Amino acid sequence: MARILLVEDDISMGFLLVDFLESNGFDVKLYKDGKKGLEAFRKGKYDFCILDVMLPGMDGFTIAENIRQEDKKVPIIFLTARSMKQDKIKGFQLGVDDYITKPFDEDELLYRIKAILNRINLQEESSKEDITRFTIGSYQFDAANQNLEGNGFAKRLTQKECDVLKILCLSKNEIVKREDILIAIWGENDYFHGRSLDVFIAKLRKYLKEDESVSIENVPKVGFVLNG
Amino acid sequence: MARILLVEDDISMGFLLVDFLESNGFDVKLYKDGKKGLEAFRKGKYDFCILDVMLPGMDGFTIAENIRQEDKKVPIIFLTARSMKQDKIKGFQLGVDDYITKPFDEDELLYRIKAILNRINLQEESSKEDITRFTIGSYQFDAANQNLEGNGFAKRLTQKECDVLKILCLSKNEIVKREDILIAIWGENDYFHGRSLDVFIAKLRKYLKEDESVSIENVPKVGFVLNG
DNA sequence: CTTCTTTTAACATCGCCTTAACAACAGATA
DNA sequence: TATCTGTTGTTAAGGCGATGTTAAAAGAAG
Repeated sequence: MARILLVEDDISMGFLLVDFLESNGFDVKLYKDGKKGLEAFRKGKYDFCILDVMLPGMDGFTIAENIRQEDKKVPIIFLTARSMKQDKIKGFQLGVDDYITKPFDEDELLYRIKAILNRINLQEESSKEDITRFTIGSYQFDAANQNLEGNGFAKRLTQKECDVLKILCLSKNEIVKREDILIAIWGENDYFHGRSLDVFIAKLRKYLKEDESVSIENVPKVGFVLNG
Repeated sequence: MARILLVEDDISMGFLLVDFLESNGFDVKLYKDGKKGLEAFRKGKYDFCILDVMLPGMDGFTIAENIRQEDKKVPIIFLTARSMKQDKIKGFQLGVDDYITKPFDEDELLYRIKAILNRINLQEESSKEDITRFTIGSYQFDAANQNLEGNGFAKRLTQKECDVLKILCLSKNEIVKREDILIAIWGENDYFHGRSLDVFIAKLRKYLKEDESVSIENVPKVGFVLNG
């Protein structure tokens, strides 16, 4: 679970927050002093920081500044009794992600934390590239460019040809069910789409016939296997 | 620059925001009606959404729900006169990124937008933006000077001709999706902009026909490839 | 106004996908 | 074995949406 660094000098507020966040599945470390908080950040690995602005030792702005110097990404939320505009602007300029004025609603804080963490997770997910290049016997298949090339031979596939071949490639040497292909590409499994699929299989077989070690095998009433 | 979809029925508030955001370098589209706003989102590609909660036609929650169905990532901020806790929680559950109650401070809104965009942009790279000179077969294309020259031949390209050719050059020998070109140049993907693109492709083909090793290949229903 | 660029319109053309038609095949039944 | 039946293999035709192309209208800049 996500580790949160909380720096807050008000003891009752601090424990309240720790309780609340821990009961929501976060792993929270509480520090009451600015310098100690920053020190802890440098030593440990935190996914999230919640900083009070008014602190003994070192104020929230300074902590944020220091944190940003070594970590440009870790989300930071400020807690403040003040709702002064200048304070908020200063915070955002330091790369703070959100700003919450006391007294605040715990649930709202929770949702704001979740909103920011979600954004990070989505970002990481989308940076995973999907596989687009496959080797099929002596062929090279580039799904992104809809391009199939063998020795001397090169063919630009149509979108549907490409879709079908990609699905087969993703489960090479394994059975892919007719139904799964139909649902994935056409969104429905009926007689006519089934016949369309058969037409595309025939086309792909033609393209792939140069290398006789490659074949698209039919498993009657079940589906197809790309062997190679 | 970042494109913002703003849905706000209060006319004066709407224009105020548009003015303010545009003067801060954003490209803002304003819709006063919920349904129209959602429709616009589906057609164009937006980097950011700012939705009023109370709207005629379709309320902000419903818009957000629909937007989240097709785009899990685009940041959404709610504007609301109400500061009801239940409303806020509902919003965050829909995957909203922030929640701002009216009357709000424009600068604070701006910094909140920037905070969220910063988080997204941290991982993005913009290395391709600066390239301006390309070799296309026996042609030389200088995007900065909108100049295309072949043997003996030299042609000053118009802005849009240049934009289209540049995008194709940046992914030479690779498929560039129609949609991507339309979004990059026109900001939205609809029928008429699509036909405009086809017109520009025809023009570019004419300019490039001197070297027959160069071609702009159509990949039906997907996009184009600059071969050379 | 003129001049240049972009969009819209109109019509021609292309080619992908579906559908149809028939052949081949496998499995079931007797 | 032969026959029946449903599935798949294969090719071809046609519809229809997408694209190619040119010209006219609209827009922008001076």
